[in-house]
Amino acid sequence: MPTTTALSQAQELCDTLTDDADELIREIITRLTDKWSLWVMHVLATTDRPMRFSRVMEQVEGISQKSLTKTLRQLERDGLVTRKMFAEVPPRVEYAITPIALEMFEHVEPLWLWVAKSVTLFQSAREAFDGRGK
Amino acid sequence: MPTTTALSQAQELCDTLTDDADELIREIITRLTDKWSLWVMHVLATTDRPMRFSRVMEQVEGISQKSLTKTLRQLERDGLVTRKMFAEVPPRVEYAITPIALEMFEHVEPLWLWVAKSVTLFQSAREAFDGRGK
DNA sequence: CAGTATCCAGATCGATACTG
DNA sequence: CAGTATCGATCTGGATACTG
Repeated sequence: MPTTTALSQAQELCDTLTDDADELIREIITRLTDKWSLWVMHVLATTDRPMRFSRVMEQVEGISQKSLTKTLRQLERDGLVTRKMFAEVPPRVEYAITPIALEMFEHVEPLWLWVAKSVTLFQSAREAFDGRGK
Repeated sequence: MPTTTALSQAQELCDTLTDDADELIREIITRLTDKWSLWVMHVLATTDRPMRFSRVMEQVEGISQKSLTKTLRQLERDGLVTRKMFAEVPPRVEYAITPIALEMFEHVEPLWLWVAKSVTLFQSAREAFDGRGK
């Protein structure tokens, strides 16, 4: 196959990866589409300073405590946010975005922007399909 | 807020979107991370000619008939693959990738490549986290 | 061949209640 | 304040059997 398409690059890199790495890549990419991760990161990124659990919860409208905890743990585990606990009463915990997360954002945005720009195309595709009586 | 970060572009575009469009964008992006969609598209893209249902099923190792049907229907609905039925016995149905899907790939790949290149970073983040006894 | 129909297991996520 | 524990509804996807 000629190496003219964007597919070929991925193809080559893909072959060098272990199964573990492959699964981790999937999980990282999945963070971009599960219900809250991107929103939580966005809040932390735009605020751009450490935020308490309850502040994040206010900004991410509709999230439950349980889901916020889980989301933050996942993001922390993957190095996308940091968690700092203070030995105070009442307890204070601060979350912050990491450089690697910001770098990831730089690569997510072009894709997201393209989809957003192309949204009318997708809308008419759906109308055509649904209109065919499926 | 200054418009110096990549975040600001998305911010502006986001404000112009209807809720419907917003949801559709989410769904399109979600296709990138559900279990089979990207793999199915990849098979159709690299083969680069119409493929029968059973050929796709062979190439996408481990997928069930039900999941393949569902995946193809979703992709068809969003205009990412085409479906052509032939009035023959036994029935023949051919699927093909669309230009818009190929265009989407061009925007997905940079992100995917970045994650793949950064995978060792994510791996050590996890080791550090898991090693802390969480 | 290319599905559809049915059943089922596991994961996700919200609501609620409780705790150091 | 920042969680954990528990329950239940919903969704996803696999296995299997059946059909035009």
